[in-house]
Amino acid sequence: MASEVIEQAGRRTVTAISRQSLHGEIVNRLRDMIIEGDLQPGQRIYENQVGEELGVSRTPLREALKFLASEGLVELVPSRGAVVKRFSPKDVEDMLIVIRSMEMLAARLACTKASDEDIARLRVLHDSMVRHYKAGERLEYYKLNQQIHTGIVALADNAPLAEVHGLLQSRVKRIRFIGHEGPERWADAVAEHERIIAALEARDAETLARELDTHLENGWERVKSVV
Amino acid sequence: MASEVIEQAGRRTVTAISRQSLHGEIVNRLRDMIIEGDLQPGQRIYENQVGEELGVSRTPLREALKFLASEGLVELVPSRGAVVKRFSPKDVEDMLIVIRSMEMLAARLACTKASDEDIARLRVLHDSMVRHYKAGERLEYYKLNQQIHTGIVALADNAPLAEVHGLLQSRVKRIRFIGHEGPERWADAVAEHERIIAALEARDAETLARELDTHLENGWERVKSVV
DNA sequence: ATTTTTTATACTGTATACAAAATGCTTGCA
DNA sequence: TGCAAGCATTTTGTATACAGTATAAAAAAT
Repeated sequence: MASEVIEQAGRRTVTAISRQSLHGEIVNRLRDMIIEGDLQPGQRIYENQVGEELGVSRTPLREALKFLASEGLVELVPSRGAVVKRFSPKDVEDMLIVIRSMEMLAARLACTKASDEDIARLRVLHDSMVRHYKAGERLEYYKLNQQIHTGIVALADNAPLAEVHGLLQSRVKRIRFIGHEGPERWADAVAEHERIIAALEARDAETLARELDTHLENGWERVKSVV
Repeated sequence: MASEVIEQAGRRTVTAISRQSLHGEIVNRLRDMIIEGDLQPGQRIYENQVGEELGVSRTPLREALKFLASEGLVELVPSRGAVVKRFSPKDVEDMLIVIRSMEMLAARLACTKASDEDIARLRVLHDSMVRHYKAGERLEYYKLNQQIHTGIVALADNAPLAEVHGLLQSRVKRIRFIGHEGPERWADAVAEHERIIAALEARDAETLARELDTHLENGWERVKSVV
């Protein structure tokens, strides 16, 4: 399970063994470029140009674009190709509502399905996150924060849930990435996380769900202001 | 809003105006073929063969397959092409859990967001469904049933929610389609629907969520036995 | 000066062609 | 008869070429 958490967190596939298809690689490359802002919302993706940049021909690139279109990261305009999808503030807020609901569901499921070892591994991540918080290392904190949330979802042992959660997460990730760590309530967030992990260890589903609810509600207040 | 409900229900795009791209058409064709069982789970999709059947070349077909792969309806095995994805009983149960959770969320949102006219339109669908029930017309009943559930989600006015709900719905649709209307509690289901509509009309979010919860819980018992 | 029409350019959509990989079959041998 | 190795066939993966369409710019007319 541990490896699964990690794999879920760092999206891009490790090229070590991966005999992955070319379009698969391109999908990962483009997704990262979009999330990290190399390709900005509303920007048109010229197949020749981008293909040349990546050193691939148009065919696999187009296949990758179809894949990303289904993921909702790019939009396909007939006869005008692909543009990076732009999300309205309402879109983002709607996504966050759904994400929150899904994490709450995952939390409830995790309370009955997760093994003690699984929970212990999450505790390790949490403690590590707290260390980075105290050291003031924002990027590391941010990454572990993400991993913990994704980890809770993974503990629910529900593949479709993890999938759609990851889908929406990748969309808002771009937003969070841009405005990541604004005028924050950092200490509060850490305290909330502590209560979340505690509730999970106690396998107290209702408390856990409630804590996650308020945590996520609080958490995105600053994000909304950025969008 | 009414047209949106309808559009959501009948998935395939109307070809009347649609200047849709070819791969878009193919996506819809293939999706229908998979849902309706023309292409069976585990079946391999030979690009030449299927392309010839549909009268298109491999390029747009391949693009369509990438799209469907992202939707989770087909699986892409490197160097061995596409196969129709097979779902385990656990997969299906997991999906149903998520669908249930999302419909409950949608119901709560709908109570505050839906206009009286929206709800009235749903009531019309419901009454129509009851008529078909009394007439013993199963297929019509089944379709309206689907439309009502999708309609509730549409009332939540949350595009990402509707999207992921539709995504999972299309996956289990195939299962429901195969075993559609088994050893049923048909009368019970209709009664539950009546209470659901009533709660929505009263804008009683908690009652509505609870009714949906039990309705969906009951509803899939027979489905599980088929899988 | 403004608007309209024409024309050129660039990009997308689709088909075809070629290369690499995998599968299946035949043939040879024990 | 059973098994293995090599060859043929099929199928996928990628690139390129061609056709259609939209956009932009330039020229002509009002």
